[in-house]
Amino acid sequence: MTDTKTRILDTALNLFNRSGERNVTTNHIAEGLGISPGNLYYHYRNKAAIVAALFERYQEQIRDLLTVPEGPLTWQDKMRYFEGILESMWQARFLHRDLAHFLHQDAALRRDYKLFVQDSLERGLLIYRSLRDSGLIEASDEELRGLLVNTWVLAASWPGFTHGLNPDASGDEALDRTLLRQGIYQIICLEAPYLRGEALDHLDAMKQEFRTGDTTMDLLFAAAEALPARRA
Amino acid sequence: MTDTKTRILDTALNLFNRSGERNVTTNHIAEGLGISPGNLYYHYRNKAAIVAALFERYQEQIRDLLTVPEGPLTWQDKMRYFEGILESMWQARFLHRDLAHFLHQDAALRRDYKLFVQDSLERGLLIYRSLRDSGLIEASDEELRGLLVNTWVLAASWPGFTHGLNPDASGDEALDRTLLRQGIYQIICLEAPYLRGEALDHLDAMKQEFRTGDTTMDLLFAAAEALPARRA
DNA sequence: CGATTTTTAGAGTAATTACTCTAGGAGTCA
DNA sequence: TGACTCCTAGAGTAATTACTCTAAAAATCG
Repeated sequence: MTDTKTRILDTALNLFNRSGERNVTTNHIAEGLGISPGNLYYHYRNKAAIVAALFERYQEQIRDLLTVPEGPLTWQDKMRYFEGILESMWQARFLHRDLAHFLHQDAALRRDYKLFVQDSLERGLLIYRSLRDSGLIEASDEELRGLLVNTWVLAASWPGFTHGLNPDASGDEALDRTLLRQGIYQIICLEAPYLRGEALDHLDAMKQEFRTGDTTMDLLFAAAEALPARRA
Repeated sequence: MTDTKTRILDTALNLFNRSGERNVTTNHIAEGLGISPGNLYYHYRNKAAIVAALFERYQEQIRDLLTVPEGPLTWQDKMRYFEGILESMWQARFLHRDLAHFLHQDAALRRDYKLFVQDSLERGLLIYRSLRDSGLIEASDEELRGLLVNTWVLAASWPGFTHGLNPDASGDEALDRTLLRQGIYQIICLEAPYLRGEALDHLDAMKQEFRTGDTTMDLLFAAAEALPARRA
């Protein structure tokens, strides 16, 4: 059995993601893993400390993901970046959901977060440049910066966006995966115009792989498409 | 003097945007416009009703904005859409900030919101198609759908994203405008690859107009760019 | 084993806050 | 003027919830 301290984090993360940090009390967390509230406060001095620890964990994951390897990058590398980042952001989706509030409350977190975003975008730029050097992408530095910011914001917001439309989905692992894959599809759309070479050759296949026909997109555009169809 | 009911909404909106709905009590709102808590509850039966009313207002704004006019669209029309939508979303930024929570709490709101997003994207698609008919954009329907969803998510998330990085900005009207303009710049980046004809001719000018040199972007990439520069 | 430290339990508290209730002012219409 | 409705005040309440405190169990170590 892992130690209580990390078990608290795991339970809290699950509950936060499912119900939102605001709706999860410290008593819920304690109850959730069968310990007393007092015990919980022995390990974390307050609720904010739990959030901060989860934030730390998340930051490390992203940082690790965004390291640039030595040699030239392949289009498979690129896909791995997307999947990894969106996956991490998905796992910590409660964070982005209530990020504004956390930053509002905690000055230290605010500073850390700013540095974190800066660092991440910096690393992202290096990766994109490396992809450009490999001939997989064609874009000016300015275009890369714009693309990068959009990718970041999209990835960070996607969990919240889909969860808003499918609020009952949480807990349904299968549907969760589907929505996540749809997010990767949207990121692919984002950079599709800049792809070249092998990356371009595989674009259609990648789109195919990550577009999930029967969920978000169809759901979103159901009204628009269904009406003319029914008329026929 | 406008009636109390709308003054409550205006005050609540301001406070919500500045501090987040979670941190604004009904007493704060009452105090904010110099009425008693009892009076506030005479006009709105609870806090959620205030949020719902603000949501209603916001929905109407967006719906009005996203109507497709008769004739062919110009690239100026397109810019007006962007500015209008981002402006509306900016004004109601507290909504998107805490959207997940509101949807979690209120089933009716959940249903309304889903329909609202569907309707908005449907309207957006019609607009994009109209722009394509005018020869200002070249893209398949599938590409348009992907672009549209990305635009929507970006516009909805941008206020929260920038506010997270500049939490002290709220209230500073000038900085607010700057961040908002930067959001429009990001949206321009999003669709830049699909522009044709006149829209393409004006792309650089538009980028120039909305890129604000000394804030977000530079801030975000300061670390990446400044280091090599200093070394020289 | 005995001593000391770490971990746990769980009852309890203080503060916050959404909301209620009663009573009174202010307009309106006969 | 009087009756009636709309609007407002503000003290008060009930419920929630983050957090505390004491004491006991469990682990560690000499």
